[in-house]
Amino acid sequence: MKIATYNINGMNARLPVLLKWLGESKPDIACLQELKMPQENFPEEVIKNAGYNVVWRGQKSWNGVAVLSKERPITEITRTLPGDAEDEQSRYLEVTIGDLTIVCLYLPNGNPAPGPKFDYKLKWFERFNAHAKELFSSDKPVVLTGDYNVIPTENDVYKVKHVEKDALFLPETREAFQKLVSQGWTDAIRKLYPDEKIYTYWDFFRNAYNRNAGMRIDHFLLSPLVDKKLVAGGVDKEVRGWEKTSDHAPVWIELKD
DNA sequence: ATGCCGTGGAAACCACGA
Repeated sequence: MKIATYNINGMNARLPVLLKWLGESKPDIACLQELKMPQENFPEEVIKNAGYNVVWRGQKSWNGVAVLSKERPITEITRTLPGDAEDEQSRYLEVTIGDLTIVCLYLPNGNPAPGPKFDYKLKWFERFNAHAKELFSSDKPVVLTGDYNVIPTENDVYKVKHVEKDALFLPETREAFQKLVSQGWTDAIRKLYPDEKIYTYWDFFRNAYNRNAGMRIDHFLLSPLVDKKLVAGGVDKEVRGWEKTSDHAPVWIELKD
């Protein structure tokens, strides 16, 4: 079974690229972020005609997450991250597909830091870590995937100097991610490629993609029951080179049945 | 070294992304 995550940066603008990628990569499950679309505008029929069941949580202009599943039905567990009833941003979807729990997340960017946006990021992270701990304790097969907006280590960015003061790399951010992983989750891509420079995002400007000036910020964290089924994974890097593409590339893992 | 580009929404500019 192939599971993918892809920050599409706007459903309206990305629909042709999304459909082309789904047709070529054929993930069984795809988690999308940054729909940037109101709930009612989602192209449900188009996605269904492409062969996918879908659950989504939209929001006007910003954020927005979706889970797509080929054939197997999706059961929605929740569309809000527990811990703050005031938080109205669409950044979280938790579903089950078969016996597998899938969490699709779009963690706040947090820039500029310091400031209220960075505070929101760290608070969101704390809430997420608390909930992830509960999920981990369930001893079920769980996948936490999406755009974490976290550069975990110096090996996950093309040049440390350029992100030293960035909310994606500040010590508080990396510590929060490390705390999360320390609950027992496996960083799937890093496990498969222990030392390689693996990127999932490249800026639109400064010719970043062609210079391979990227960073690894989209992640798969696996509970032990999923980790033991992990057989492959990677980044569909060529998608980042397509016309009218997102600034992220899709990331995927393959689990044995 | 820098939102230099891309997107959406409102309104022909601004917010936001990482």
